[in-house]
This record gives sequence, structure tokens and C-alpha cells, in this order.
Amino acid sequence: MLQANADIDNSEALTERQKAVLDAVLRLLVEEGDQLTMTAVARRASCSKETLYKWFGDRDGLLTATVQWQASKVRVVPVDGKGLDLAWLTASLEGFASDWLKVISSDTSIALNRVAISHAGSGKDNLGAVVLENGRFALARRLKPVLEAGRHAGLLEFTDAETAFRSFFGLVARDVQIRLLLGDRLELTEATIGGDAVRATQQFLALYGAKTGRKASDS
Amino acid sequence: MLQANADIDNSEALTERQKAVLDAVLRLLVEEGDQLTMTAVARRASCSKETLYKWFGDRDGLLTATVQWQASKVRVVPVDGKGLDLAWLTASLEGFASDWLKVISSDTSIALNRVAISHAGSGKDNLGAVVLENGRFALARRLKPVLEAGRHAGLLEFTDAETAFRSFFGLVARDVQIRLLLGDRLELTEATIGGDAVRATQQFLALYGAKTGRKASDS
DNA sequence: GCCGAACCGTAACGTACGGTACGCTTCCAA
DNA sequence: TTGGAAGCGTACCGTACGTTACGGTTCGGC
Repeated sequence: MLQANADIDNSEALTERQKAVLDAVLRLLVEEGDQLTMTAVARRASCSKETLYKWFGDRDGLLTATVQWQASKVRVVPVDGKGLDLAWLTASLEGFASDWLKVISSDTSIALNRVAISHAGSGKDNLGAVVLENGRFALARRLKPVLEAGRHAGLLEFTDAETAFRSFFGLVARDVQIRLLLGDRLELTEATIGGDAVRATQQFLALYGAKTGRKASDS
Repeated sequence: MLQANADIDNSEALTERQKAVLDAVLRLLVEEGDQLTMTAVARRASCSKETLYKWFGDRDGLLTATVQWQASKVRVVPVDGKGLDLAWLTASLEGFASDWLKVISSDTSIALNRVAISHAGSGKDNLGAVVLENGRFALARRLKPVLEAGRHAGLLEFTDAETAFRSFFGLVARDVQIRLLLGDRLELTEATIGGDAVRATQQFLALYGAKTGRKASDS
């Protein structure tokens, strides 16, 4: 199982200059993928290679720091447990779906996932674990309380929150991420994402909504 | 959009020796990921590097040939349109789900997708397009006739087969592929796959099944 | 038996790139 | 003013690897 903990929010320890360097790495990663060279980073960030090695150790350290830096930036706001009625639940789910689609279709996410996947192949570091931890697992951690709240309010029915979450995940993401990672041109406009979020949410409610007050189904 | 056509079944043009070489590449790819070297391939396949270059042009050509060779091997049997009742439809969908889960969780698929994704980052070749074409799009081409048949028989209700397919895809795959690609240990046993296939099928039928004769729902 | 094609094994070449060393400038702080 | 830390730019080193070259071997055709 992936190691989750550790290095949660070491973004504190980064100076502004270092953050700027990592942003440069991010931009470079988006532009030309994993074959970015230390020389290119140094040139783009207007710093010396020696500084890069002093700050980040080696190339993998730089990549890891970049992934974590990006992760620390997308730390989203926790959902507010206001109403706890169906409208609130629906809005929350649609919000999660929309946010997630925006994330996985962003250039940055695609680039980062690509490099993490490449590295996962040659098990050198745990870049994949970091990405997973700050992506799919972070989403689950944030969404599950909402699902539990929905169940507690009698709006949802499920026995295992993890299973319910994974169904929601599947209904939202479908084939989007793998297609984008493999280079498929798939323009997700704001409107498309909004529509998909609504559809996914409705489908999820159809599957896991409480039978009272909503046509539901299960097996 | 991805170019689909061309090189459909150039596996004819491969000699047995060449196929053996590509199988060696496949094995090597599974074992040590994308950082396989031409020297390693030559050693493993007991052939000379000169031969590799004569046959496949360069490293990318070798990789492309390998991906296509693997793709030509997994050409599955078309589903037989026998009964056209609910049992047949359910069994077909479960079969598709099970097959797909087996594919995406196989070492070979993971390794191939990883290298294709890496290459998609640095848009050198169209490895990603080849993988997509023989993976997700091939699945859609095989499944859609089943969905259409189900609709024609009054068992399914949907307006767009593509949308219905993507929902099915999402319900089946969920987070499995991205987790595996990112290096998450996720053992999919035969039993797990079978259960997931049944669950995904039931959920799909709940969403897209005709309202008559089955508890259905939609928005 | 002989020739050439195909191919194996290996040595060699060139380059790209990770990592290091060093000189120079800037900028505090004593 | 000066010493030193931090950092920039660049030259340099070592190595890994893609690619090429070449000698030796097998084998089918004459």
C-alpha cells in the first residue's frame, strides 16, 4: 500500500525563490514533458545548476519537490456541511465532479501524471504514490464525509463508502484521464464539464440515492 | 482526432523470428519499464543490434512495432448475437467488463500504457494513438453493437451509444487503471474481477435498462 | 565446394545529460 | 570597508546509450 503520510505540507519550507523555480519546472514539464534537462530548468529559472542540486539534491528530488509543490497549491476548500438536504448534496457532488474534471484535464495535471507514471515504471522513487495521494486519495478523503453525511441524512444508501466513492469516481472520470494521458485531443469546455458533472451526479444518485423520494435501484 | 486506420494488421509482415524479438521486447518492457536499452533487447532476443536497426529502423520503430504486435495478439472474439434477451445482454456486458478488467490489470498492458504515455508527453510518435485505438476505442467498437442490439430489443434505453458506452466504461474501470499505472499495488483476483463485472453490469442496467421489467432510473 | 545474403557478437563512436567545480557578482552584516 | 554567504553562469567530467561498423558464422542456391 502506498505510504501516504510524511511530507504533508513541506511547502512551508520553500522560499519564494524556490517556489518560483518549481513553477518554472512545472511550466517546462507542461511544455516538453519528462525529457526536461537540468540545464533547461536552470536556464528557464535563471538559476545555476549548482543551486538546483544544493536545494533539491538531484533530478528526482527536483521532480518530487515539484509534484508536492503543485499538490500543495490545489489543496481545495473543504465542503461546508450546511443544509444536508438533497439540494445541498446534489450541489456538493456536482461541485466535486466539476472540480475533479477540471483538475484531470488541466495541462499541469496531465504533465505531472505522465512523469509520475513514467517513473512508476522504473520503480526509482515514489512519485506515483505522491500523485495518487494528493489526487485520487485526497478526493476520496474529502468526498467520503459528504457521502456519510448524505447517508446519515437518509439521502443515500450504501454499505461501503469506498465502493460508493469509486462508483462516483468512475461515473465522473470515465475515459477522460486515460485518453488525455495517451495524447487524445479532448477539449473539455466549461460547459462540457458542467454537463458531465450534472450527469454523473444524477447517475450516482440514481444508483445510491435512498429509495424514498427518488427512483433508485441496486442489485 | 487520432488517426485510426493504417497499419491495421501488419502483423502479417512479421517473420517468426521478428515476432520472437518483439515478444522479448514485451517481456523486457514488463520487467524494467521504458528504460530498456537496445543492447538489452539484443541480448535478451539473442540477436544483433544491427539486425534490430535493419528491421525496425530505430528505437521508436521498435517500440511502435512492439505495441502493434501486442495489439494484434489481443484481437478478441466478437460477441455472438444469440438470444437477445436480458440474460444474454447481461452475460455479454459482464463478459466485456471482465475482459477489460483483465486487460488493464495485466502486466503487459500496464507496461505498454506507461511507455505510450511517456511518449505522448514528448510528442515524438503516435504510440499513444495506437494504444488508444487498440484499447479503449476497440472496446467501444465491439461493445456498441451489443448496446444497439439491446436497445433494439427494448432492453436498453439511451439516445447516444457513445455516452452509454462511456458510462459503462467508467463503471467498469473506475480508478483501477490510473492507480495501477501510478504504481499502486492493487491485486485483482479472478474473484474480484468477476464481482466487479457483475456490479458494473447491474449498475449500468440500472441506469440504462428499459423501465419495463426492471427497476430503472434516469434523470 | 563456393558465393553471397542474413545475421550474430562485439567493439567503437558521438552525443546528450546528470552531476561537479570554479570564478564572478551581489548583498548584507559586522 | 570588508568578509563571507548565496547564488549566477559556464566550463568540465564521466557515463550511459543510441547508432554504426566490422569480423566471423550459418545456410541456401549454383
